[in-house]
Amino acid sequence: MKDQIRVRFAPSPTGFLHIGGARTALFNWLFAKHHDGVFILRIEDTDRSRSTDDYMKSIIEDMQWLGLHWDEGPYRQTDRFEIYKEFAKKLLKEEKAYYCYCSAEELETKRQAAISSGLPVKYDGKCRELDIIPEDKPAAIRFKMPQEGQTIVNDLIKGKVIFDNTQLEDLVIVRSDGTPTYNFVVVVDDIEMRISHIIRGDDHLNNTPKQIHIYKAFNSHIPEFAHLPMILGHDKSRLSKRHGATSVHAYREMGYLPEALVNYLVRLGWSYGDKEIFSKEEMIKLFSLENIGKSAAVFNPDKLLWLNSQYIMNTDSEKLAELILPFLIKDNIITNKEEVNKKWLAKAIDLLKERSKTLQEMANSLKYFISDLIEIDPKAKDKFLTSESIKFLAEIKELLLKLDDFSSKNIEKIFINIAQQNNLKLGSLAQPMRVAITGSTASPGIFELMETIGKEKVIKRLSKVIAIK
RNA sequence: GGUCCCAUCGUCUAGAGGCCUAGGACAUAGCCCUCUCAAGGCUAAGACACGGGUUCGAAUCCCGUUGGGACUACCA
Repeated sequence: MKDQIRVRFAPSPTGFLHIGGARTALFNWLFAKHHDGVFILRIEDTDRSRSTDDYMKSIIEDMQWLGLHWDEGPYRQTDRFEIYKEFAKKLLKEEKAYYCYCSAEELETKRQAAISSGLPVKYDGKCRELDIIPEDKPAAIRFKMPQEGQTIVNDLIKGKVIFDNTQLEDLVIVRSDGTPTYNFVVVVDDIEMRISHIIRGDDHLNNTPKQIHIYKAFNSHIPEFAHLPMILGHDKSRLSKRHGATSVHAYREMGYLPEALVNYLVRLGWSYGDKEIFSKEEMIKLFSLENIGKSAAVFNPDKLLWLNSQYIMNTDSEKLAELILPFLIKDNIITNKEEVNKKWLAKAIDLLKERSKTLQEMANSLKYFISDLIEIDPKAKDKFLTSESIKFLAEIKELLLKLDDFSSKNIEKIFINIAQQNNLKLGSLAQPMRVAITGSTASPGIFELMETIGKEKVIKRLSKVIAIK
């Protein structure tokens, strides 16, 4: 029987869940699901000065929002310091690691000297074979890297990558304050958690040979590696805040659906022929590491926006009605969830979902369905609310008042009749009406819109416009 | 600087030596549909970074150049 697939996503809680991190999480999740494996969430918070509980909570929340549910964890590295201590002790005992008494200043001076003379920047191994141990000096623990030979990484995405061991330096595994460092704890945790495949960003490719030697020092089985290409900003530099919104959280707030974001992310670096839209089930079924490209991808917000509009169009209006509520409340269109009838809201959303690219945009349009405070765009008013058109609006209003069945069909009949009687195009009646009841020149079809907004509100808004003149 | 990775339309990508006159998607432009805005349909424009090999034949294999990126911490 094949060994079970066990993968992990290991974010550090020093910020919101990043787009790049979300994709790494997604690929791990897909790989686990595809192989009936286990997906583990591990919080890498060994940098205590930069990690916060709030960020940890937000990352967990965003993972759940994306639907990337983990089977184990979340583990926190700060809960596991005793384990790391044991592992470090073992290394010390076997002389695979040693105490280093060099001070930060000393190290920094040497580094600067190396840089200015164009030499490779690397720890010189001063404390490796120390005869006299300095007293009362804080000591870090360094790992003894081999200084000859090569280390080969057979990466599942990048292929065979060869590193010269002369490039490797004796890295610090435990700081002088006793806390362990990244390259050490990842390995310990991946050993302890029996991780079979490490799928992570290719910014870690250079760390891999170092980590392989730590595995070897523990005589541990070395997992498979798969290094994902990076996600870049429009200028091809590493995606960061200055490229605009880069956190999952931000997209959530802007009214993106998690399914759309996940779909966008899966196509960044991965593809399946010409297919663009994937349900979660399809992704799981179709996903494989072999179809991941090697080159970095530029993040394209336009395509994400398009996908979001596609997902909005194809989501049930009842479900959208549920999702839109927080936006309506946030924008003071309603004050609580009970204020608006869900059935009616879904009907309004039926008209809006083909023309809204985000939930936020939809909420903006919903304003003229719900609120009685219609702000009329001055330009639209000048163009369409002329004394001539208002005369017709008044005429239509009278006919509408007599309508018992305020249906789009009946409303349309009224418009067509008046247009014919006056030899007008439908547009010359529809546009003024649109401006009168929505305040703008763009909206869903006017008849359906009027039906949905309802007789009472329509008459009220019409009267107001007619009264201005 | 050193080490490593990468290179097809503006962007995401298809392409595993002949199916390539290089396909799809987003964005862009035009047309159709139409009460506006969308949606939808049709069409257009748009790429194998460059130079050498290998081969009867190369976007695909090899080498070099150039360009981009990552790492180079007692950050992760």
